Amino acid sequence: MSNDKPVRVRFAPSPTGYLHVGGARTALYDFLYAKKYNGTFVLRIEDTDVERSTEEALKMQIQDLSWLGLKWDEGVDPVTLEDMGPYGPYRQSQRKSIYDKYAQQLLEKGNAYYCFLSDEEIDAQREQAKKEGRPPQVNSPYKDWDLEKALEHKKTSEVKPVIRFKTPDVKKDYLLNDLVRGEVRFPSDMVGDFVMIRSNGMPVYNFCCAIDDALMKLTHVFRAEEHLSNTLRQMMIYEALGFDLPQFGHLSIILGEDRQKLSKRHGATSVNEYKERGFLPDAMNNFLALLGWSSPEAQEIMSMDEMSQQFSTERLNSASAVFDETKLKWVNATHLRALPHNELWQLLQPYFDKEGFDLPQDSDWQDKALSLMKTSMETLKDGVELFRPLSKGSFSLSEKASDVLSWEPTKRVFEKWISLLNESDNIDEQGFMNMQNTIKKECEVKGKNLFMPIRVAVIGQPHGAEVKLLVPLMEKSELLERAQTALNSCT
RNA sequence: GUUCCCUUCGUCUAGUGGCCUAGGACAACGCCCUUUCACGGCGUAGACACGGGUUCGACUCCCGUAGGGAACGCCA
Repeated sequence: MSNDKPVRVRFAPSPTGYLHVGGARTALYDFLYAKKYNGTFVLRIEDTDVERSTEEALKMQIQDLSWLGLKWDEGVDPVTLEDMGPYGPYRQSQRKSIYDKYAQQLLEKGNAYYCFLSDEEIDAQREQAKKEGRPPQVNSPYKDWDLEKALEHKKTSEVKPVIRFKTPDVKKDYLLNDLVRGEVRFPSDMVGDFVMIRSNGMPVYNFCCAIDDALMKLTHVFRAEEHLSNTLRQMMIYEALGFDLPQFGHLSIILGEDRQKLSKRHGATSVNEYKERGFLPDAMNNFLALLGWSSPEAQEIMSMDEMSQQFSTERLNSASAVFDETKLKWVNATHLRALPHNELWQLLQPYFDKEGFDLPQDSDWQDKALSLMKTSMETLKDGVELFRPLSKGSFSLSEKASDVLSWEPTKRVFEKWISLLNESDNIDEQGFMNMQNTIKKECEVKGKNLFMPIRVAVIGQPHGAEVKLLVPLMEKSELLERAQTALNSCT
């Protein structure tokens, strides 16, 4: 048990694309756990697949992780991408000499061997095994060759060999004490001799993962459930090398609405997409945390600090969870509305700029406008359509207003509204109410025949925030211009 | 096919043998607030996959069945 050692956890993405929400949740749990126990969170890059790993993807992943606020203490520096910490390098592609050393050791001890099987031979073996109803494992004729003999053969062989790990001959059970699944027992013959080093000299996941986790002194390994069966291979490597096992915690998988593993066809699966759609990092974290973990206080809305304080592996759920975007939206809306208005405005600003909105810069105005609008805002992006009516010169009559424009009293209301506007100076809430009353009396309209037309003359559509609060936020000239446009469109 | 994992309201979950006529949250529905739309408040409906054990007692423990998932790669 490694309970007394200082906690060290890691997130180890392979930079082959955007950061997936599943990965984000794993990283979040790592982060929360490290924070709770004052431990170290390390970011290691698993880029041994040179074909698929790109620098671009690495930067994307780092950006997404940073956006979520999941700061790591050790690993690849988020800005310079240089190594940061005492156990580097932190990119597996740069640790080749380390893996070679251990591979050599295993080769000499007889725990590994050069295998000269060609792809065709391996395929044939698998076919055969399948036909006989056996697990499709390779059985290499080279497993008992002397190292010298293999080395000699290597010089002249046409196939470049891989190095395979030699699984134990005697059948036994490996017992894993998983933090989320409890006791898991693997029969040793569950796996065949697996490749440790590729023919191009690059190590393979199960080999370098085990070595790095041990060398980087990681105490806890949280990762997705799909790695559960890999753990047997890694345990064998730990055993052969005499390393101490860390504590493993295999997290359940996140599913889509159809209960299949979450993938592209379910819509957005990368945190970057959610960022662009106007979700807040803390809301994202909050929602993701709840997908497989629950607060002991049954709290639903939590800050990062609250989550890390309450976090524990005992409350991790072993069943897979469906990613429910509706709930995400609710979590986001709740976080959004709790934000101080100056902060919220800053987050909204880029969206407004992108649309070219002309909105007042004074903070008092912004504060009032936000109080009015944020109750119907679920994402930052919703702010766009909400604030569009408030932007100078962006008035247009919505399709939804056409009904109102055809009502009999509408034209009268518009005309009166315009004349009253002309007579007034700065209109405050009370001022507007007075105007409304005047219209009511003089035009002899009430109910929605009164309110809807005025709203249409102000924002171009019959539904939205309270007009009496909206009007004081707008300039008289703008209001006049709009009312005139509305009047001209009466049918 | 083999091995491993999983199974409580539509969804996320609470539940560690009696507190469970199964609790909460999102969604749905209804009412209230509101001369619109939201927010908010209150309420209604809705689940232990199935079958055997064990036990005085099972959502909870054991065994099967069914369903779902994962792994069996020179991907991670």
